[in-house]
Amino acid sequence: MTNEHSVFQTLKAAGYKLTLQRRATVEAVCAAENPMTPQAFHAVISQNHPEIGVVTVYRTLDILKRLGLLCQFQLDGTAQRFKAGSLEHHHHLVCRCCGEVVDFGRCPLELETTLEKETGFRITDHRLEFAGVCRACQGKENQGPQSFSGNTGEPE
Amino acid sequence: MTNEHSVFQTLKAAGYKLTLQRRATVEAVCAAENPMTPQAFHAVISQNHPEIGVVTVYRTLDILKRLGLLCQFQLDGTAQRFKAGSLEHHHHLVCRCCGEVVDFGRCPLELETTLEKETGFRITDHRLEFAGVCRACQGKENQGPQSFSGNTGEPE
DNA sequence: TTAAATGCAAACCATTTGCATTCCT
DNA sequence: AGGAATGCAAATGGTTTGCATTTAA
Repeated sequence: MTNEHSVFQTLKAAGYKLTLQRRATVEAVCAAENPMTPQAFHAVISQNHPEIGVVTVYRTLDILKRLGLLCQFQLDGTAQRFKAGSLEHHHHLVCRCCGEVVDFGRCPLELETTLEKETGFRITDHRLEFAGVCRACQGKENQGPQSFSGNTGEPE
Repeated sequence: MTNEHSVFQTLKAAGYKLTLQRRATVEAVCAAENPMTPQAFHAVISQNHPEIGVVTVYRTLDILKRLGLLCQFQLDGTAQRFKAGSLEHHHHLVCRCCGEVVDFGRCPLELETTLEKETGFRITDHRLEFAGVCRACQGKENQGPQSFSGNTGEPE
């Protein structure tokens, strides 16, 4: 749970107006434990503010994203999901079952340097994600919302 | 460039019929250097086989994916892209500018084990992707098709 | 006051599905 | 022959855009 106020300030500082709908969206984003889709945020927001439209939520999320205040997730095929948090922190453990996301700080940056040398790429970004089943979900699999890909491969 | 014949055999072995359209799709996939969208594959295929519909390409790609013959990419927001190759090999360097993908084999698996211990997750999958600008594209940035996310953050 | 922000409806784009027709084996 | 595969058109679902109206600063 990120603190809303710093987000408000960043928004303000960047020249954005602090409207009711933006406040509501920021609140929802900061309150969310797991990454959620824009639609899902809208659903939450609608509970208190039925007047706010999805479009505005999309637009606000887009702003937050541009400001680097959101982590963006997109596992295969599924709609994009957002979670409050800095872009610099790209390392996550995603539960295939409930969508829970655990962050972890360590990352193999030396590899990055090595790769730059070997490939000539100028590396600007990376993403390291582990997917699996979190402790709570172990045993109750098979209803999960997302997967990295993976299926039987048999003709049906 | 993966060899088509092994793919044909896998398809056959799995009980799928080897139709013209599947051959054409497999050919296109194997010939592609970089990951491409289903639509892009269809465009290529259409050059020689205008009768083949996008839907069939989608369906074939889906089969190949299920059989673990494709790597799937999805950078923020963009349409999914596929490239021939095994699923077990999830490590890529993606150029934001031209979409070139370089594979690399090493991956920090020890981290996986550590994380399992610390978090209680049962980890089944991971993805490690670096993004940047490849040697060829350095200097001609700013037209690129994909990005991990990242923009100015200024109101326009 | 006034540019920025909103909401609605419509547009878009990628992907999926229903169904009648065609095709491998 | 007969189930599998195709193609079309239509449905879907997420996301974006145009535009007239409202609002924060």
